[in-house]
Amino acid sequence: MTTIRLHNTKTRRKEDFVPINPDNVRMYVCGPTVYDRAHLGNARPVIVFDVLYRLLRHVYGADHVTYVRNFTDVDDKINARAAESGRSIGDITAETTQWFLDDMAAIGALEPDAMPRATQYIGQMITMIEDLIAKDHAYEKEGHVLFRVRSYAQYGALSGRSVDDMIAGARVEVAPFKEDPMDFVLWKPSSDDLPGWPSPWGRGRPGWHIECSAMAHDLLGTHFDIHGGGNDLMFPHHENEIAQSRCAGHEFANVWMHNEMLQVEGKKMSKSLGNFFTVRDLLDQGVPGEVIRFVMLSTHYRKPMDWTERKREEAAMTLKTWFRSTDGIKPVSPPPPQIIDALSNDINSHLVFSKLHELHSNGDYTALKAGLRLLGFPDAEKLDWFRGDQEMASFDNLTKESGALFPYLVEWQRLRNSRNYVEADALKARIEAIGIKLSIGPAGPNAEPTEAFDPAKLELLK
RNA sequence: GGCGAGUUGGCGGAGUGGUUACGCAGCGGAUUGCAAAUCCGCGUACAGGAGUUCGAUUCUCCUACUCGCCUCCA
Repeated sequence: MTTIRLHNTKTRRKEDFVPINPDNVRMYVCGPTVYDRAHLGNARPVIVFDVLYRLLRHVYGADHVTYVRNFTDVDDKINARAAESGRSIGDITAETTQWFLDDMAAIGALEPDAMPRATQYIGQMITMIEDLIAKDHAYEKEGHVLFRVRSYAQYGALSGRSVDDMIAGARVEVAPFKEDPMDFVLWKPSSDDLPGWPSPWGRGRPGWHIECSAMAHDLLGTHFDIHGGGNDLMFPHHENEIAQSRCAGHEFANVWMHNEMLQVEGKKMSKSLGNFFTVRDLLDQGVPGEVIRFVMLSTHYRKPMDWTERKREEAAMTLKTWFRSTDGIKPVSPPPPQIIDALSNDINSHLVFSKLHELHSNGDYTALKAGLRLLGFPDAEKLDWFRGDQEMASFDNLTKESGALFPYLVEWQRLRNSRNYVEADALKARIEAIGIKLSIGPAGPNAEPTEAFDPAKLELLK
């Protein structure tokens, strides 16, 4: 059996992945807070862990992997959004949850086996908080329940920090009811205008961290294999999850995986910098989901990835080449071993791409197609944008938009046939000026739109 | 200030204690009326300094720079 090697944040090294139970490999990934469209940065962990999910399913069998990704649908950002828009919280979370699923499907992500909503697990959270209080790891103060960080000796081990160091460098305002500045909220009181649930500590709502501990426990048990997310979650979110769960007596996750941040113009995409855009923005601009997926996977997940226009173009070019050569081809099964090996080496997706290039240049298109499938790329036959380009490129099968181009192509062909190359080339230059790439195929002229093509420009040919 | 990650050829980006990554761009060639597409060939890079070693881009230390976390964020 293939040995998968994964970088474990907990040990800071690459380790052989040994599942607790190969018949039920379990993975939990922190999902989005649903209050707005997913920005491009949200897509990175989704794609990275989707590829890992696909690899695990390949190695252990599709029925032997359980992947859980939550939706955080109780959060102060959502409350704020509701207050400013006048819409109900339920409306906002329902809508943005569906947006998220639509957008992630567009970039080729499989849906996890379970997608729990925090609001459906309030009871489990309360039970867990009560247990932590009973075990003296948490305390109630002024309607809040706080986790006592000092009661977990290994607090900070994941992110390589010590409580004392953090207090020394802390820039956080310390709430007066905290025993220790680093203590964090498990439960907080809600005023009447905020969502709240009855609890032993009064009407209130959970803090952010407890939901993942409670849901992972409920759906995956006290001990599971992989916990993933963006590396900005390492501290404090994951650190707090570990503290809570361990103190509740759960073994929790064996392997911790963190993807690096996405950058735009060399800077992290973040709300405070205002340099973020959504997956939907790109899709609406006509960037195919496959291209977004390709760009994401062209950089190893543990390195920062810069989203650039040039990468987008190169990705589209490479994918077109590969789709062209795998169009109508039957893929081999199983996928070629060099692809599995590269992927098994801590999800070295970039190395996979170089192997795919190799398969392509060797003319091994059946293996290339199998590799593309394993990475979660659709078959060329199913891709509308690729099909559209191909059809438009065919002289015999011009689409509505390019129909207006037809007479010019006929004219070009006529000039060429009469060896009137001076005029033929002049016409060609005019056609190419509006973003159409002309070429000659076995059946006659081919016209393929480039990125610069806009149907409105057809007017310019007259 | 505390902690962490990184610095590879024009660009992107893997990897390795000793032999050409790969892709894009570029150059040369085949093919083509010219092109496009396709195919063939060409590039000898690893921030700076010191050390370990027979040998370091790969290990250790130092310096410089970049980025991230410590605050909402994946």
